[in-house]
Amino acid sequence: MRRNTWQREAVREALGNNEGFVSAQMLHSGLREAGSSIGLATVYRALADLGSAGEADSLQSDQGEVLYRACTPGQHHHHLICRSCGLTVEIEADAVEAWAHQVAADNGFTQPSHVVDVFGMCAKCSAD
Amino acid sequence: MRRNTWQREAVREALGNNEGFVSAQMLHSGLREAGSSIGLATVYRALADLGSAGEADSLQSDQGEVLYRACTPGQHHHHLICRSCGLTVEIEADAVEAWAHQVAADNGFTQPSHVVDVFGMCAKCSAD
DNA sequence: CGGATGAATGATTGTCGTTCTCAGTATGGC
DNA sequence: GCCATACTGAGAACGACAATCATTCATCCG
Repeated sequence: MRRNTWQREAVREALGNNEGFVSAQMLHSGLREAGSSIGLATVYRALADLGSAGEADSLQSDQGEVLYRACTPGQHHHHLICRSCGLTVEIEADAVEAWAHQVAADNGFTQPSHVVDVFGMCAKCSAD
Repeated sequence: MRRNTWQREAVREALGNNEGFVSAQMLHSGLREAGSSIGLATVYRALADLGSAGEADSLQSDQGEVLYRACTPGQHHHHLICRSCGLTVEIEADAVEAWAHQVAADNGFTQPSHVVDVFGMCAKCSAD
């Protein structure tokens, strides 16, 4: 039986308030500074749940830590991410989807999935 | 001054003998079982060197560990990877390169880079 | 060749992100 | 309200990787 706890809701809300990808630890310390007594393990659990429920996207940073971001559920999309500030734009890529399927099929691969993310410096960070 | 040691060569060779992506730890235990006395730290250092020299590609597994694979140096390419056995095919994707640059430019992003990898089940593993 | 030099090695320790443990808490059904 | 039990949270454990540092040995140079 799935229960509704204020902790889960707090994580969901904190994630939604964020423009870009954030780490579990950043979310946790943010919530703590806001006066919450939420535990780190709970943040990890909530994020994993949100991820598997399709309510959050995740990716791994260069340093190997997992970053999360709220996303529009049920819709497949990719991301354009600022290396400097983390600003993220959701992008559609039907052409890339088709290409990935084609490449997989051409090489005899089935059940294709793909990882497609574009990194760069956003307009604001480029100006600095 | 860069030195040539048998350890570095052993890592390079072990990497070349492998069809797919392998972790530093897998390489290390494989070399150890083959009778080498190479240290784990040295394997990590050698792999990092090969990576920055463009002689090896790396990617992060779902579990967060970094996997390495020998590649044709100096050529930008992506990978089609079997989720089951790790078999890897290098793929070219000029169209995707162009698309990534276009998407970045459309959103005001500069210095674009991208992560594009396709996962699936290879023909052999699909048959099992 | 042979000694000097300092880059490379490797056993160990440290770091850091994440997961696990387990006793205590509090949610939802009754 | 009461109970079963899913959830929580502090801390320990874990795993991948980086750093440390005494030792080793490639390379240089006479």
